[in-house]
Amino acid sequence: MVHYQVRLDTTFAALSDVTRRGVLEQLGGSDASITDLAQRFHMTLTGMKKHVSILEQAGLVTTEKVGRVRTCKLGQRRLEEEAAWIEQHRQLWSARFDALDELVEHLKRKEKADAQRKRR
Amino acid sequence: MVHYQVRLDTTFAALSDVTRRGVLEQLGGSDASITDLAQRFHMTLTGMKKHVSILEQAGLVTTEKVGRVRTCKLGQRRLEEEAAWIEQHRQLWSARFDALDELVEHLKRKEKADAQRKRR
DNA sequence: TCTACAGTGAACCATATGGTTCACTATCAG
DNA sequence: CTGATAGTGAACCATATGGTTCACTGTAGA
Repeated sequence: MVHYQVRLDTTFAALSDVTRRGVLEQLGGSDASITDLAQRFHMTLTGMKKHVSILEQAGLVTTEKVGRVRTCKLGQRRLEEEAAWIEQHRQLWSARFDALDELVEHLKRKEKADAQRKRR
Repeated sequence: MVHYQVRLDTTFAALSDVTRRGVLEQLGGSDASITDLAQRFHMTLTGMKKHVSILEQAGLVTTEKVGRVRTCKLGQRRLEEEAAWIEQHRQLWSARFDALDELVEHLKRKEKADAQRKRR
């Protein structure tokens, strides 16, 4: 899938900002308005609105405006794809490093054997 | 930790580019030179060098130059922190949505009961 | 030694990002 | 109706990003 890659792009990009990760943590505790978030992160309303839009774009947050206040909550996307990507690569990493470990172990054993052979 | 946040910043930023994720997958298969990678991703040497530097900066890749060729391999960092962050928030997500599910279930039951009461 | 090759660094470019201010709309409370 | 409040959008700004070209260094091979 092509879109899959675009999705990872936008999500990881969304997560690469401290403020936005902070907003997610905040929303994990309770829903909040733009004003709430703007205050908590010492930022203008406009600035926070942008961050929220980016999170919304990435599907990590959903918002609903009732009256004049827009309430933000955690979105439906639960980072499955991202977790999957990272997990997959952690396994790759591990596999490669395990192979390296084995090689090292093998060399150690060989070295030991050689040393013993030499001693005889 | 303050540095912890900076680290997440740089790692997620590193992962937010298709090319760089591609390089990681590539290196998961086998080590490669800058030239190899540049060719595979249709890019100039200079361009690829930049990507590799970013990945190296994030600790996801290590490189060693022997002779005139610089060989790139997967780095020591295995995305533990990032996986942890995501997992933590997936749990948060889940907790909140589970609570929502329960609420919905509760309302459903209540509705059903009300309907029955009315029918009598 | 001569030539080709791998990488590097500086300069440059277009576009994206993270933030602001300012002017505006819409809603709430009295 | 009026004033304060919440959000929005356009314009602007500085800096970062992803890429290029070009000139350069260092190494490998014939």
